[in-house]
Amino acid sequence: MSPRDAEATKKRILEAAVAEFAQHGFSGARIDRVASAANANKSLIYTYYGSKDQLFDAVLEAAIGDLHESVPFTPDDLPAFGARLFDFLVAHPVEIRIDAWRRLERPTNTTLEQQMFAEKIAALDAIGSTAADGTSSADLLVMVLAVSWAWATVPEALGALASAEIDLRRKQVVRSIEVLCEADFTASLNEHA
Amino acid sequence: MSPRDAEATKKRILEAAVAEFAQHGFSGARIDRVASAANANKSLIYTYYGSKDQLFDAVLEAAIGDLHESVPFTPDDLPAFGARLFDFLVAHPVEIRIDAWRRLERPTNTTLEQQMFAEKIAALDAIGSTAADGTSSADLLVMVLAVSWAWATVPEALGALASAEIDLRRKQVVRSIEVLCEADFTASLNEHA
DNA sequence: AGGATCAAACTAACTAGTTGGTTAAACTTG
DNA sequence: CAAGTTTAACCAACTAGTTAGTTTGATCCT
Repeated sequence: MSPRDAEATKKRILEAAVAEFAQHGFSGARIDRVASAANANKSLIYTYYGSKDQLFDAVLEAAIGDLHESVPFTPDDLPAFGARLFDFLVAHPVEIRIDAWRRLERPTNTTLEQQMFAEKIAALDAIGSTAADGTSSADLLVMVLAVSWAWATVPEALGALASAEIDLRRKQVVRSIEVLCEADFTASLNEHA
Repeated sequence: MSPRDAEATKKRILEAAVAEFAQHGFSGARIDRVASAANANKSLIYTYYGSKDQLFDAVLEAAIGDLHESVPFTPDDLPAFGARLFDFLVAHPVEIRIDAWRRLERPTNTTLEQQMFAEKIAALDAIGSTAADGTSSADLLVMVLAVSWAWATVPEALGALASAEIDLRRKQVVRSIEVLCEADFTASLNEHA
C-alpha cells in the first residue's frame, strides 16, 4: 500500500469497486464498503470518480473493455473463439456478474459495446461463407455467444447436477459451436408449431 | 378493485411486487412503491408477507413455478421444448428479468428449482438415446437451455444489430437444438488449445 | 327489523437506522 | 510555503419496519 500516490489510490478504489459492484450490483453496493475495502477515504471516491453512478460506469467500461480485449475474435474459427471466451469466463467469474448486472441495471450503456459487436459482425460478413444462409451473421454470433456463456449463466441448481469437470464442459462448448457453424439453417426439419 | 377483500389485496400486492422486483431487483425495489402501485397500505405488506425478503421469495417462487409449469418438458423432442420455452420467454419478459435477478441476488434459492431440474434430467436419462455419448444428459440440457434463452439474455447492443423478426429467431433456436441433439460429442475435430 | 358488539381489514404517522454526498481542516512533499 | 492529497465529522434525504388508532362488514341479541 502506498499512501500519497493518487494514481495508486485511484486504482485501489476501482478494484474495490469492481468487487463490490460484482457482488451487490449498483443498488446493493455501498460506497462506504468500497472506501474501506480500498483503504481510502470515502470522499476520495467523489474527487476521483464524481458519483456512485460514474464509478459504476467506470467499472462497467473497464470490465467490458477487458473482456473484449482479452478474447480476440477470429471470424474464420468461431469454435476457437468460443473456447477462448469460455476460458476467460472460467478465469474471471467477476466479469460474469458485472455483465449480468449491467444488462439489468444499465441496459442502454451500449456506446462502447455496440461498436465492439459491430466490428465482429463486420468481420463475419467479410468472410461470408462461415454460416449457411437463412440467418445473418449477427444471428450466428448470438448463438455462439449463448453457447460460450452457457456454463456461466446456468442456474446453480442445474450446474450442481451437471458435469463438474472444466475440460468436459469446454469440449462440449467447442463441439457445439462446430456443429452450429456447419449446420444448414435454410429449412427447418419439423415445424414444432 | 375491491377493498375489504384480504385475498384480493394480497394478490394485488404480489402482482405489484412482481413488477417492482422485475424492474429494480431486490436492493433497488422500494416497499413504498409496491404499496402505492398495489393501492394498499404499506403495513399490509408486512402483515401479509412478513418482510421485504419474504415478499421477494414469494415473487421468485411464483415466477419459477409459473415458468416450469407453463413449459412442459418433452425429453423425446427437445427442439419442441426449446420452441415452447422460447415462446414463453417472448411472451413473459418480466420472468426473464426476475430470473436474472434471482441468479444474482438469491443464488442459493434452489430448493424448488433443483427438484424441477432433477425431474428433467431423470426424464432424459430414462430415454437415454437422445444425445450421443461423451456428455451427460444434464450437460445436454444446459446447452438446450442456453440456446433457448439465447435471445432473452443477449446484450441489447447485439440484439439491436441482429434479426428483429421473432419467427426467424424461433426457427434458428429450433434448428440449433436439432443439430445439437444429432451431433456426436465423443471426439472433438480440432483441439483449439 | 335494528341497534350493540367484535374481529378483521385498513390507514396515517412515526421511528430508528442507513446512505450518498459534502466540507473544512490536516497532512505530505517538492 | 503551496499545491496536491487525505481525513474525520457531518448532513439531508431516504427506507424498512412499527404502532396506535380507524373503518367496515358480519354476527348476535332483543
